[in-house]
Amino acid sequence: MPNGKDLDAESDVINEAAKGRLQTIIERIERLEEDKAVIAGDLKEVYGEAKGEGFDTKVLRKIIALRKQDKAKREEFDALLDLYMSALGGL
Amino acid sequence: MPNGKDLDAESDVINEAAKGRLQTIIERIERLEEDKAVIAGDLKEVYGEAKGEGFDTKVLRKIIALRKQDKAKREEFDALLDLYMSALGGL
Amino acid sequence: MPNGKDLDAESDVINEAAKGRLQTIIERIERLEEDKAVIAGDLKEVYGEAKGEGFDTKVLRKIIALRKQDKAKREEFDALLDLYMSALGGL
Amino acid sequence: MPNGKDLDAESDVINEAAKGRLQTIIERIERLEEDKAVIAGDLKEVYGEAKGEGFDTKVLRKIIALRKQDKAKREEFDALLDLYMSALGGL
DNA sequence: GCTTGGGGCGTTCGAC
DNA sequence: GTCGAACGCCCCAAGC
Repeated sequence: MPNGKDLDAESDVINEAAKGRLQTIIERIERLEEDKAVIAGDLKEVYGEAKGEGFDTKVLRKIIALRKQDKAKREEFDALLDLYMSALGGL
Repeated sequence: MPNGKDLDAESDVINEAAKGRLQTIIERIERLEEDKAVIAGDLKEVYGEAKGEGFDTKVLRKIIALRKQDKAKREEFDALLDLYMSALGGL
Repeated sequence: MPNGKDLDAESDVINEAAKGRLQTIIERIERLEEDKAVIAGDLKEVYGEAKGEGFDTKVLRKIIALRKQDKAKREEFDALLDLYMSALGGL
Repeated sequence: MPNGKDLDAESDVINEAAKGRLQTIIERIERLEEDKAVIAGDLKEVYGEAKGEGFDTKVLRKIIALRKQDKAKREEFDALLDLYMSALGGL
């Protein structure tokens, strides 16, 4: 039983149950990947339209990134507040 | 034109319109990014479950990649087939 | 010539020049890794002292992270300004 | 004690001292982090150069890791040797 | 043992 | 179409 985790105590060949689970997992992943690809396509489209209207995509991406940072920073600040509170004795 | 230099020689209206377009674009992008994040979360979840059942995620990812390649190959072949067909008179 | 980039047109055995270069590269990397380890040790020491004085290291780390974010955000903002400028015609 | 709740029942002086200590600690950490970033940049540079000369960075990293292991093994052996020596009377 | 941060890797996007 | 750089994702290791 040379390689990989042992998914079946009896044999190296994957058992029927594991095979079914594997198929289900693969299908779920591929379905999600498809959805992801659609989103990616939409994004590309939006950026393409924007470019066609004269917007600089690089600037757009920077704005998005900056706004994302703002959001992350606000959330981290809240987390820090919580930390202070707990560090001060759990009150 | 209350303050600052006018960066548009024609009219503030154009700038206003551009501002509105920009807001719309940013919103569309951020909405799509949120959807994308949800999908990413779901994917993470599926891989997590699979791992919990003893599957090797690295292998799973490899399988997905291989199947994706296969699919691309098949589609390429089909496209080539269509091309030949149309070259032969659309039949 | 089964694997890897061809570093020598004549032979699979790495030539003398390449061997020398490799040694130099490895030495430079290992020297830098040593320096890095020293820094890491110093950091550990500082956090240790701080902890000994009653500071919560987790909070400290969070503060450091937040300040780092602030700095990154400021720098990105400046970069965005530059981008706007160049996007507006290179002026 | 101008505004807000007093989080220290003893004295504001302690808070002032702690504030100074905190600043010092933060500064020391940030200074070390900067040094660390410089080293990281240098490492990146070296790997970049190596790549430019046709070396496979992944292989290089593996070599570094292996040599690091070897070094650890040798040191472990030396330590064991010292232990034996001292057990034999310090000679 | 769990969780969080850092490093490495693959992918994607923009430039030429 | 190729190239290099930037981004996000994953894994691992250190801290608690």
